[in-house]
Amino acid sequence: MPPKPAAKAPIAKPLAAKPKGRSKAEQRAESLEQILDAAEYLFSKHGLYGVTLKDVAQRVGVHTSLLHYYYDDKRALFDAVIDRRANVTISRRVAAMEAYEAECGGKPTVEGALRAYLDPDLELYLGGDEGWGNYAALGAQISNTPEGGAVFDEHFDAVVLRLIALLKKAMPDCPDEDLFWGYHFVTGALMLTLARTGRIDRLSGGLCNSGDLPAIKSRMASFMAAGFISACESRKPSTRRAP
Amino acid sequence: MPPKPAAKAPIAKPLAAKPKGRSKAEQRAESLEQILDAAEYLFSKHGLYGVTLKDVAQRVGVHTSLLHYYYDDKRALFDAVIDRRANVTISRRVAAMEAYEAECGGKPTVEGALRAYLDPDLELYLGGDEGWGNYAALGAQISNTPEGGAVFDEHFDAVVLRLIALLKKAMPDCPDEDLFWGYHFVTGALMLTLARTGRIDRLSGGLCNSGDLPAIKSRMASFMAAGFISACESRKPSTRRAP
DNA sequence: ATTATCTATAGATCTATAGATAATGC
DNA sequence: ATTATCTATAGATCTATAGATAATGC
Repeated sequence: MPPKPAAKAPIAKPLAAKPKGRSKAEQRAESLEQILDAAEYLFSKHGLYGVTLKDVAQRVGVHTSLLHYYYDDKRALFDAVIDRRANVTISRRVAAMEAYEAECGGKPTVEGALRAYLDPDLELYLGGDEGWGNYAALGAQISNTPEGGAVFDEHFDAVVLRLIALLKKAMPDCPDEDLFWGYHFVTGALMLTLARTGRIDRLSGGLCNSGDLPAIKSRMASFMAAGFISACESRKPSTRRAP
Repeated sequence: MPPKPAAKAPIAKPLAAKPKGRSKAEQRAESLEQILDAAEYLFSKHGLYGVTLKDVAQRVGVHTSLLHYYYDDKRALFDAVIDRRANVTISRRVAAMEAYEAECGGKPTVEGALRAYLDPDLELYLGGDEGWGNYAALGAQISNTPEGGAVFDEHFDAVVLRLIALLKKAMPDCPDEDLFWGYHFVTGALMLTLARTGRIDRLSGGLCNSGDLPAIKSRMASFMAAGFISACESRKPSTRRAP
């Protein structure tokens, strides 16, 4: 491949003139943050294998070997990118679900449970912070990947199981399989949302916008709640029509 | 990265002993097919950048330069992998939607429209053909990728717009935005399904299975139809509750 | 004295091309 | 004569390491 593929090129402005007057701890923290930001951006665009350490170093404006000083190898850098923000989003969601569970007086609704799970996350990405946006897009990309599933398992299992428990409380008669499949549909939709590929923009002729998280936030929980409820009801006798 | 990352390693048995007695046309066709199969498999596991031409060549049991004989470069090979099967799935879906439109007597239902769109595709992947499975997983991976959106646009736009039109006929009062967002949710769920990452298996403790396409086929269209209908109804006056 | 950063470089790997060889086709 | 496949190799790029240099910390 003689000229580097264009898609891979968006190198960039070194983020800032090297700050000289900082303490070492500050400097370290700042370097790490810049490295993680650059890596997060690039990984979100091209994935683990589509990014080279040199790309990251160039974007930060440092030498490649500095990355090896902080991280053993590329994979460790990648994992650090994931880890950095995972706990933030997880604890926001857990907090929201706990709050909802407390306030619903033992009678959660499906939509309420889904909102507690989805909204804190969507709000995070809706804030317009570029880093969070890149993180979300990276997560979305990983989630549809064979290796990606496992990456998420360690981090997100607990939150998801909490959601499932809440949904079960809202629909005690619903078979567990249907809860899990419903969750599966929700996640798929959420991940495509976070990927913000711009496809829906082109498809709808500009009517909808990939980045319009508020539009999604206002629709998703109720859309999915209706799905859950219908799935649950169709399991009751004599409701099911032939397909 | 001294030892090649394990994930990248599943090279393989050369697919078949080189067949000697074939005509040139047959040999060409067979080589192309083997190359595309191998590339499809590997791309579906590691993505465009995670696969090297040598990996593909080794899997087929030929020399790397043969790939250059057939394809200009790696990207061309990748595109060929996508193209090979795209029209098959597209025309199946178009046919199913046309048939449904004819048989519904001008009164399509939301679920019926979704089934016409989803089922032919799910049946294709549900058949157990390894190649189709890999193709689906590759598509799923691409769909959540920045470059991926565009790859799909050229191929799938027409089918999707046809589905939207059918849905509009089923719900004439539904605002277009909601149709497009609903489609967006459906696709997200479908793509995660086709990715078959095994995440739902681990999450549900084995209760659900990533590869259990029939389970999804029986649930997805009705689940999503309920979502569409609820979204549409909540747009009518005085139905909407506060979130 | 410790830590952050850079220079230089080895070794591996990758893409792509040029040109040879071995089949089939006529 | 044409086409499929292989050998050999150039040139680029990538990861990772060793060791030098330049700051801050005490």
